[in-house]
Amino acid sequence: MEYNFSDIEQKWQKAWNDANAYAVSNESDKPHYYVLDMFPYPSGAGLHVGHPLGYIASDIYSRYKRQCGFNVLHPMGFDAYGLPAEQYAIQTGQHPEVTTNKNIERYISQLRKIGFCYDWSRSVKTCDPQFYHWTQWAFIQMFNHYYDNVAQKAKPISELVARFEREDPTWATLSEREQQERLMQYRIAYLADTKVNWCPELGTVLANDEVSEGLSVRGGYPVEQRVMRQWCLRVSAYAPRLLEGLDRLDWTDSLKDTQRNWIGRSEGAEMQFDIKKHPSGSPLKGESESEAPITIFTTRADTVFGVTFMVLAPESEYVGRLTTDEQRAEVEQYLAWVKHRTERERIADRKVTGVFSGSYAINPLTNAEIPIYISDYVLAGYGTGAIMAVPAHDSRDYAFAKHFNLPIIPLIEGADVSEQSFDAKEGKMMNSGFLNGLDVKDAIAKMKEYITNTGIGRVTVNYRLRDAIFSRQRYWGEPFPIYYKDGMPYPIPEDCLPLELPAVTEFKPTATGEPPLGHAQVWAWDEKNKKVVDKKLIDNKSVYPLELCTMPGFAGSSAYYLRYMDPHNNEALVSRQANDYWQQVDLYLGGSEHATGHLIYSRFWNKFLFDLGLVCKDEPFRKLINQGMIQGRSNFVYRYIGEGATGNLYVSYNLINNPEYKDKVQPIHVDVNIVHNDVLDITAFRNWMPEFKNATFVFADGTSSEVEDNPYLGAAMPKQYICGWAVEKMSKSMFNVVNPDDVIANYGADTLRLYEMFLGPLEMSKPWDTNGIDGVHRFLKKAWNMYETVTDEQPTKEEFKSLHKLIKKITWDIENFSFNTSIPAFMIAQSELAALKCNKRAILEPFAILLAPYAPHIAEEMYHRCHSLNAQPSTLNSFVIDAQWPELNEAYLVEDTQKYPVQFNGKVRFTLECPKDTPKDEVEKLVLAHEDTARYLAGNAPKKVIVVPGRIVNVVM
RNA sequence: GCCGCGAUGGUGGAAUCGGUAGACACGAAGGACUUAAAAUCCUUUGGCCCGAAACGGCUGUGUGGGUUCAAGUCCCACUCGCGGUACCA
Repeated sequence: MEYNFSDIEQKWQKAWNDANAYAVSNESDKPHYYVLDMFPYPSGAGLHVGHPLGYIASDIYSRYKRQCGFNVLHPMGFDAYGLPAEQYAIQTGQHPEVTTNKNIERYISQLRKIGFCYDWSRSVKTCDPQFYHWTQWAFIQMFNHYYDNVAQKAKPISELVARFEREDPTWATLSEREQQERLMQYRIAYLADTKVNWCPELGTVLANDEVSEGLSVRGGYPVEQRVMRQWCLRVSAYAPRLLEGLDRLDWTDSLKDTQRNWIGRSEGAEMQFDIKKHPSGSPLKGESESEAPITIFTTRADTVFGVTFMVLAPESEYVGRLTTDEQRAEVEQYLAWVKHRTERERIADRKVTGVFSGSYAINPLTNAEIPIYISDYVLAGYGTGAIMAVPAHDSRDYAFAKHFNLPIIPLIEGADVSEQSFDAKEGKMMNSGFLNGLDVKDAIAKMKEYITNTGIGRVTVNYRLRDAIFSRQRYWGEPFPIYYKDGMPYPIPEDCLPLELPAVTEFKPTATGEPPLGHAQVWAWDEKNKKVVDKKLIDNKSVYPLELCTMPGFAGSSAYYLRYMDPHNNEALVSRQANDYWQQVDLYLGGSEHATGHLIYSRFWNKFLFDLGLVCKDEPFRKLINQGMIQGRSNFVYRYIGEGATGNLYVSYNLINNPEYKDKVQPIHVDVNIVHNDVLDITAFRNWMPEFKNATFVFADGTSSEVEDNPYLGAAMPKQYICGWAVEKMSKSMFNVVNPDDVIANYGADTLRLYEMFLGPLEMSKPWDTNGIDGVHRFLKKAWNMYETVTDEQPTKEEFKSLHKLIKKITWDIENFSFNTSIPAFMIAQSELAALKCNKRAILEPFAILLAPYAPHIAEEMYHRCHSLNAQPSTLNSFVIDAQWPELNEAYLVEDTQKYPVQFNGKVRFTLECPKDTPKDEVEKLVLAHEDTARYLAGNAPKKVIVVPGRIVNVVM
């Protein structure tokens, strides 16, 4: 009976589809379970074998949970907005919607072939107006709410207005515009002039997590700093809750640590430094203003006695008023220089730069006059944008002090600061007045007490987490549901949503530098008629301009997991009922690259919706697992470049270190798809690219003749060319991309699924190496052969033992996400059962059920064969996915005898077999009486005999 | 620099609670079947040593120490690799 995987897989995929087997209902008596894969971006290249790794794992888990009696929600959709489609549109004029939909089609067809149990009727895509309706809606809610820092939750902006009306007599005197401006400082979605990462090549701003090392993550283009008016989300308000919420999540420690670092809580103190009154009268802007103290933030309050200068960030508002007339020209020159520097230059070039402001501050403890500098090593966005510099105990301050020849006062006993600073928070204080002799930790506490009591400062907490910049000067994203009246933003009414993305013919910025939506003709808001109208009608009386920016990539992916609970709801993002049933994502699988982007934003978004009482859980993802990356495994041919090289001779890998070829060959990437088990397909290679058409080879045997005479056959057999290999990123340019479609065509989806799991632990990254796939495929063939005839005979004890060993192992593995170890367990069970010639339904049916989560197609066919050899799907109305997970009966696993490995001084010498439950001292006697014991004791008396019941014996001499 | 993860045969990996290291698979070598090949099946396969043979000895989980009757597993110090992050005061 041949294992025809292609027929089997097509047959059952159709049957499942026809029967709607994977549709999930929100109404069920069963317990619920929600398994989610991270939203893929449908790239033009389609899926490669790395993508399905996590999907296969989550599919196995989903199927297992369903077989255990859960109602399992397991959806899939697409993060459809994004830069690549738009870049492609700019280059080709092809509308991004067209390419995006094409790519989605391709993804869906590839995913379907792998046999996932997704409920496709719940699929969503972010560029669908029915979907982004709720993205826009959430944005309006954020616009209409502020964060109450006392209550630690979002509240309606109307409550704030009411408070202003009640408590602030000036409120009523403000104009509408002034009132709006004031409210803008509180809204969770707000407009602000912020320093942004501007990417000129992409023509848009980017969030911090979209920039890496001064280059855009997508595309790798340079990024510079620019101040622009942008929509922002007040994520920072949620920093304490985002931090504290991590403690209750079942995520890996490494991921939680990454988020903790990104949120960056630091406890410290704000402290005020008085400004020295300038002797020459009034060189500063205004007498009283110039003398107002400046506030700094420090985590090292203990080091105040060692402050020898202060530094302001170039963007600090203190800069203007502290710059003296004498220094003004120099300061302005420095500020100009800082401003034109790109982020990349800043990272690449860490040399000390800065300028003296001309002013002095007074150290509140020593009363010393200390100069105030301006330097870009101090960041405007963190703390107060001003620092007290303690060169002896901060390496950055140290470098600055050395460069400008400023004094360095050591504060910790025994610290040598002649060559470098001593940054560690340990040791005993000195040169520090009343702190002398204290440990650093105690000194910090004492100093905090002192500054609180004297009123020169206060204890505070700072967070590194910044507000998210939410505007993109791009076309292919969600439009903001916002129009501008007198320069101030107003949301369009909620019942007018979705505000659909208008058609444009040009995807580049306009000639006047407006974002691409500037090209849209029908893009103005008619307030009276509540509709989008032609721009020509803008009169700023009843027709107003609409926002031209669109939302960033993370907008659509921040709440999509809620939408799957209730994907067709036209009244709400998710109904209360649906949300109460599913609650939250129980298991979330995806890559760790989303640690500081998506996983922060969606936690924020979810907490906001929670504050509004719209979702029942304040965290979206209860348990999260990161699957490892699948790296590429590249193959190489070795072009001969030594003497007499024709440029078309290739040396087999096993020969390249021979003297005649060593250092005379050049490795060239070769498409891994024309290499099998590191052996090159010569014909395919010659046809691969024109330059290889006339390739000649030195084969593995060291000769160049292409064939070997075959003594048995008139014909000749081809010889082998061995390729070298290396592990690299999977990418087109390395010719190491493997497409799951090809694997499925050659081996079937079940083999692909099994093999991806077989490669190694889910969380670890590993190269895709097809070399082992034959073994997994052979296992399926052998398993398949067991089902040729199925009988109703009673199984033997041994057969039951094999089965129940397998039940125990597979159940444990799935519960613990150890999918790689299940495959050998199946192989072992198969070979045991085959050796016993087992063809009994009582064994083979549970075997098929156990295999079903891993290899659903073949398992379905096996399951049906157990019922009738010729059963058709129509005659059997149940699928293996609904078959009850087999129950473990430990009784079958109990052995009559116990085997003890017997060690002498920790080395295993022989094995002792004795009846089960032999008492400890009896085992000891048996060991000492054993015929081999005397030999290993070699005349020594045993000092001690350790018997671990059921495990091992160790004789200590 | 800081944080996290990892290192086990020729290769991917297993050893789940400190208890027989190398399961399972690939590859390789040898054999059976075959006119031949493919497919399939069987045997061997960490290294070294002794031997006619053995259920013979030694050694062995990145390096160096330690704890323990017993360490791939726990502790300390280090090396290398991977990922993240970086003037965050």
